[in-house]
Amino acid sequence: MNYSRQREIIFDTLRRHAVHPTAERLYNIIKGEQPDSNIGIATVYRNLRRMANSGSIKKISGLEEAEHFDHNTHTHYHFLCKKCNKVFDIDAKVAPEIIENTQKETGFIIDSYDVVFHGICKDCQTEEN
Amino acid sequence: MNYSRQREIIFDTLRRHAVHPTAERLYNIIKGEQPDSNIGIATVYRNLRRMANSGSIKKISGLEEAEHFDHNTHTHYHFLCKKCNKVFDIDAKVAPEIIENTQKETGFIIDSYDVVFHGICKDCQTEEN
DNA sequence: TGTAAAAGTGATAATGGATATCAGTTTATA
DNA sequence: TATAAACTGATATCCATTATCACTTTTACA
Repeated sequence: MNYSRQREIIFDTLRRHAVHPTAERLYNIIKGEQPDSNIGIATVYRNLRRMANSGSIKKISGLEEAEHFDHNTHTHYHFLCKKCNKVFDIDAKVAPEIIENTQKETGFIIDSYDVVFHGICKDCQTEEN
Repeated sequence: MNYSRQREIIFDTLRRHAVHPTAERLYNIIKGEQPDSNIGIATVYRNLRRMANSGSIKKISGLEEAEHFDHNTHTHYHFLCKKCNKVFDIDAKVAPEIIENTQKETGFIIDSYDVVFHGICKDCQTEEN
């Protein structure tokens, strides 16, 4: 994979924004932060897909409509608050033996897995409504 | 929710097919099995969405492109084989304390969660290639 | 360095899953 | 059994994502 200025900007912007953005959201962040960089939306999609395939970032499945992306590639889970729609990281230690147990139980080879929780985050519980 | 002949057919067909079909696939199964029922694709989408919302079936997120649906609503996980593309059920006991641990750890209220494993199933491991 | 092949880009058309619309039909109730 | 509410099928539309393609940038190596 050759170097590209655009990919560097995309990766760097994803790293600096912990919001687990979609491709579209990241595109708009970049346009806001660096209007002169002139990166096309297809380039954002293209590079997010490639970085996710190569493992340098992670694609989060199962949230809502669109895919979200995460700079943090170490094993962890996600929580989607149905009130504020924010995505939170959940430590993987909540299910310490899930991989070993599943491989033992099924005999399947597991490359990766996603855990997504849906519910109401702490902040949204304390607000009225 | 009023009774409808179409919803009954959709639910029944989903129950009789353990393949975790997408809306489109289910639509085609129904057309094949009951060509005279004349159910529209929008009706299939509409009723799957509504039954998933009401809890009588489950929507499986995080597989590939399209959403898949499952008649089995008791807690269990899914495994997607990247060779044969089949979806397998995984018993929830592989992560027995995931909900309690996560609520304790975060203080979040968890309504539901999805676990999707990706890898290679047993059959595809034994075949050459 | 100079240059050609390979890789990447931006604009935009195309794709495909899902939803909205709407006139007509079916179901529930009183 | 009449009326409102719910539902349907056909299809237009939406929207996230991918494909296409002419052009630009990067890399390898002479």
